[in-house]
Amino acid sequence: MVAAMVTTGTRERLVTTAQRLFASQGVGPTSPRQVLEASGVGQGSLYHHFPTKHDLAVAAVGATVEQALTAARRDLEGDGSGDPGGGVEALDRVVAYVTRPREALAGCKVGRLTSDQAVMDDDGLRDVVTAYFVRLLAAVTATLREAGLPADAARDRAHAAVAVVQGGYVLARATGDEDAMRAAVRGFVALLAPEARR
Amino acid sequence: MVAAMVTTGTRERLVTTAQRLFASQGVGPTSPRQVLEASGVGQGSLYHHFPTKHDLAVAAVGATVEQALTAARRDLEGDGSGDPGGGVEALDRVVAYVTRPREALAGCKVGRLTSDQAVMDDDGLRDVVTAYFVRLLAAVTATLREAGLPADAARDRAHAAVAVVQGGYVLARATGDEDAMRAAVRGFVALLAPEARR
DNA sequence: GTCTATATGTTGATAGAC
DNA sequence: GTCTATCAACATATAGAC
Repeated sequence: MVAAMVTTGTRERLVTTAQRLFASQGVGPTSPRQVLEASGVGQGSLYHHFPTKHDLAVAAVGATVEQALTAARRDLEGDGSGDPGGGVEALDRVVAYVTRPREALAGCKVGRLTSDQAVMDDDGLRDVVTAYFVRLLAAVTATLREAGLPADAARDRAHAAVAVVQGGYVLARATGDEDAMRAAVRGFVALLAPEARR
Repeated sequence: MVAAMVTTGTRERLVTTAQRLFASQGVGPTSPRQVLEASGVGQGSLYHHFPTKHDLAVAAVGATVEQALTAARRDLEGDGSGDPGGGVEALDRVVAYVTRPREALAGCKVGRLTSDQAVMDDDGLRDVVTAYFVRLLAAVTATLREAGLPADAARDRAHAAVAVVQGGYVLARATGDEDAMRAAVRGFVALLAPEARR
């Protein structure tokens, strides 16, 4: 337990470098060679820590998913006062989630992977992506239930909220205009919470 | 003009085969070799009609975009009666567009290309994708204006509508559940047109 | 744990005969 | 217009010394 954290420097550099390259160009188009060159480690070193590209991808995509989920939960769980109504209203927390500033032109680090054949053809990687969206949808649905919506409506609107964000990324990248995402989110929020206090 | 249509058999087979392969696995991961083998033509034949992969991709993606835009306009332009209010109400045509049955698990043939590095790194291909979404958003915006919305609201809600469809594809692929798209669309339509006649 | 050298397949494209 | 043969570069590793 004590010694377990000592020798992870190279491994962590490989993972964070892979996360960055995967985010900018996808998993399929990123070669192990690119990762090791950008990390400044040798070939044998990469293959020592990650025998296959799959192993490296699971580590990097897993880390990215955890970070994204943590950020979403920060928005959705409010101030953690544990006092119902004491923090930000539930509906406003969903609005906070969908309106959070995003690097729209870069695309969603996780959502983009659903179009990455190297990811979708790999059972282990696809499961990581699936788990992210299942958990994210569950968190948004729970917050909308807290806001007083019945189960079916909460589920459908949670799907719509997450879809607007994902589609906003697509529109921003397609048009080369990061305001396209903001327009999509504005259009949705105007319908979901016309009185949103912001 | 008369002779121009005679010798296009092989070329068209290459284009439709490329469209199919691009739709199922993306442009980047599809090799010219795969296209010619699936088409049943020889190597020299492909490179005679399309000197580079770029040329083939422009032809195939261009054809896919035209087909997708035609389908969207069929939904959005109503019955073509030219009689304002004589056909389907404008708002219901937008509802018809977002609710049209889609192969959610396959992903959007055009939207998926925004995550395809081979497309986004190629100026000519990216322009084709950009033009598709610009024209689609314009068509949805125009229909919402027709429904009586002011310009800003029409623009924002059009972005939201297209984003929900694109995000619906992402959710369906990510979760492996084609009902995820239907849930997103239901959630959006319930807000956009609570009284939607369907 | 890290290094250099090497292996094997695939990619996008070209050459030149028919 | 179509064919077979070939190519240089790159992808994903593997081998084995240090």
